[in-house]
Amino acid sequence: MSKRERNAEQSRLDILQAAEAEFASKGLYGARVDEIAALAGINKRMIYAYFGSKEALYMSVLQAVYKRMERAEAQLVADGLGGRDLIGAVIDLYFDFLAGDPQFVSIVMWENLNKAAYLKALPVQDLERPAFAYIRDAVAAGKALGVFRPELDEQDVALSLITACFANFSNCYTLSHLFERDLCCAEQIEQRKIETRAMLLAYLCL
Amino acid sequence: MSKRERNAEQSRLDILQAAEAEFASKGLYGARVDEIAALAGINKRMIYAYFGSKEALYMSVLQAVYKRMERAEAQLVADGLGGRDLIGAVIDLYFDFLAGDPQFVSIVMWENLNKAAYLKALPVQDLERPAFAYIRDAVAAGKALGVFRPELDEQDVALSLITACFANFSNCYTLSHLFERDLCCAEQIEQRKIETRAMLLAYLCL
Amino acid sequence: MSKRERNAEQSRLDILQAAEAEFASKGLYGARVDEIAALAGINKRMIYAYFGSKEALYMSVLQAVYKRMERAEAQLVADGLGGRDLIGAVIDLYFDFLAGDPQFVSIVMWENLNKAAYLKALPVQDLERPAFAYIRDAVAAGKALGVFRPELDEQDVALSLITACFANFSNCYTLSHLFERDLCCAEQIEQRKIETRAMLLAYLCL
Amino acid sequence: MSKRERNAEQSRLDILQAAEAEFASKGLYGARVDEIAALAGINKRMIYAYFGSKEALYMSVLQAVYKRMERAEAQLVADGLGGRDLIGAVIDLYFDFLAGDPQFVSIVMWENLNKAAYLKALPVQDLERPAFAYIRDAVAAGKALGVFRPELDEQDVALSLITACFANFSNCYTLSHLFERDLCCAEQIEQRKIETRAMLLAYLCL
DNA sequence: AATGAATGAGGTTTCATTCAT
DNA sequence: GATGAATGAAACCTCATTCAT
Repeated sequence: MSKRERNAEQSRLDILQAAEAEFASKGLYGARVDEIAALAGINKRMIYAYFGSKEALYMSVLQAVYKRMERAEAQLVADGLGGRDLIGAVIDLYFDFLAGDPQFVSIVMWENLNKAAYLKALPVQDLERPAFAYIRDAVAAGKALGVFRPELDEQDVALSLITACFANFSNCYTLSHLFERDLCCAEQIEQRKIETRAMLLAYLCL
Repeated sequence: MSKRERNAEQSRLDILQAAEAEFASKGLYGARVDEIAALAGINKRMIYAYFGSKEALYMSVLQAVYKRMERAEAQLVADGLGGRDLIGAVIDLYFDFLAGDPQFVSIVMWENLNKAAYLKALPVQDLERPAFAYIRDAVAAGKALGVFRPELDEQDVALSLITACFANFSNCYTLSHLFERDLCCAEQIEQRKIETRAMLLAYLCL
Repeated sequence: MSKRERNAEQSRLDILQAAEAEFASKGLYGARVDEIAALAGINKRMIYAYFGSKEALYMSVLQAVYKRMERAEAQLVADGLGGRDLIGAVIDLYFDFLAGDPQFVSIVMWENLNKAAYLKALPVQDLERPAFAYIRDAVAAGKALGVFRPELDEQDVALSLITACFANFSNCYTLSHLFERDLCCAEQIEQRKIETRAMLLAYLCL
Repeated sequence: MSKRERNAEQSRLDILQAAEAEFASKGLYGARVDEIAALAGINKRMIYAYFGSKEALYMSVLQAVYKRMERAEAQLVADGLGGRDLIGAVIDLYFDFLAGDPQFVSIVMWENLNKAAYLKALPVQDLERPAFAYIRDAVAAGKALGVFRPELDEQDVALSLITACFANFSNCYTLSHLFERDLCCAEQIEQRKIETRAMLLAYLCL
């Protein structure tokens, strides 16, 4: 192969990107270092120079992937919504984010299958999930305003919301087969978003 | 190793059981045939004699795992419930089944990461999911009785129900870390069951 | 599988026949004991009961195969020919035998690739090749009669004769490819027989 | 093992050479990749890096082996002989080549036992056998000059020549045993060469 | 910084052979 | 005599990682 430009930063990014694709589709065990190097168009040796090991590279990918979710959630702040609107916005955000970033979904699943072992090893400040705080605030505000049911627990709501969104993406392949219908396509996802919003609001509101 | 009893049926079952544990925790790629043989207390060669290959063994496990879900769902028939009660019973069933069978959860997740490639290759008659039909009937009956909202689509309801249950188990490790709290323990699961039942019924009922 | 008739002699023969086919097509290393058992329609264990080991079975096959050649050559005695006629008859015999018994050809080739190691280990009385003696006598007689060239050495003639016949069968596959023409078919073999007879007699006769 | 020189070309050649020896003596099935690696003094992994698989390595060996024959035959061109002299030269060439290259003989035999399956898969331009053309020309020229018998078919002659030479080498082990005499030694080969030349010319000439 | 060659441990699979019935 | 289950050694091949340039 012809020589690469000497550009450490670009090389690092190329490796990360290739690794994310490989880890998302095959997991930590199934991913091949050779494949990542080939995908990145880089010499395999560089992966070790930059990241040290396959596991360390996986952790860098994990961090980058959660960072994207964090950045998406950060937009909620800017919008300045509250109550029903914020809840609706969070659902839209999650559906749109997960639909647009299937590698996030895959890697979170791998990580759950690993019992979150690598996530736990990440430095903690790298994992802020601002939406959690916003959801809690929104529920508290909704209850204060008499819009939401007063007996709601904020954390329960956050969990209901996240889980109700996530499984639509994480399980779409097996469910598509069992329902004999493509549940991964854009129209179905849109339909699921509408239903999920209705379900969550029915659950929250008086 | 000491000699094994000569019992083909038992050997087959031992292999299947060991393989399920290994596949559930490490996936198809991560699982090691040597490890499965050791776990089953059997000579590795027998795995090939009985199942042909690691992939074929994985498919047998997949089938056995879904069979358990099928058998669990079959109990709904016996109960003869309808409307709200049936929906509540389905949620209880799913929570209890998933809580009691974490290997089912893991293997379904691996299979989704495989884009259901092996599930699709299974003979179709081996995958009846009777609950789907019961959910549909229950929704139709509830609508006819004026208990459920008339605009509900039966399949949407089934999907909402399944996804709302499943992600509580599939994602409990990463969520536990992010929420800094153990969400996989029995009490939390019980709490999630209650909330999920409330959410679903709020969504379904007039 | 249903139980076999209890018939030791028949079982032995079935095994020998299956083994010969397997060894002829794949050689000692390539042949599989399982395959031989399946071909013979017999339990693998019987091969060990009757023959002791794969190598011993191969030697039994080797012996059986050379026995066929011996029996074919024995017919020359009965015919009572001499001189030119005997030489012609030997060539016909070899061509017809080799054409009709490709497994003999293959096994002799495997054995040469083994540097005749197993042949050497066979008990010597099992390998009479009467034709050699007849060829020698025929050459001596032909010389005495003034039909054959007097300087001929009997053993040279025997070797010329055997080699000139054999390679037409042993090498027909590679030669067919290199000559871009099927040299293994009956017509070609017949043509080679005619040419070989002409060549040998041109060489022998004054 | 001590570290090897970093020299890809040399490593490739070492592997090829070791593989040829191993394949010649044991065939494709009997040859062991570990043995080849040990013989080549190289890490087994490199065999797969350079050749991809045992079968592919065998094909490379096959090609290299036939290349040697091709190069030997190419010398005939340079000599510029014709008629009887060319035929004599071809016989000498074949005897000398086959005597000096027993691995060629073995590998051609293995390949015949494979029914030339791998030879057929080789790219066709890698298998020029110039001697065939020269033999044909020599026969035609000899007939035109009235030295050779006019009814001769060029291809028949080429086949008679090749087969008459080859079997002296391919079958020397079994024949040595049956004739109770070492037919593989240099003197015997020389004697066979003389006889074969005499036989071929007796057959060709008026 | 970047490369291609090289390595050793370990992966799945296959095989001849033996045991228990 | 006949069977099917069981075994351990070894086969081919792959992988993450390191070395020399």
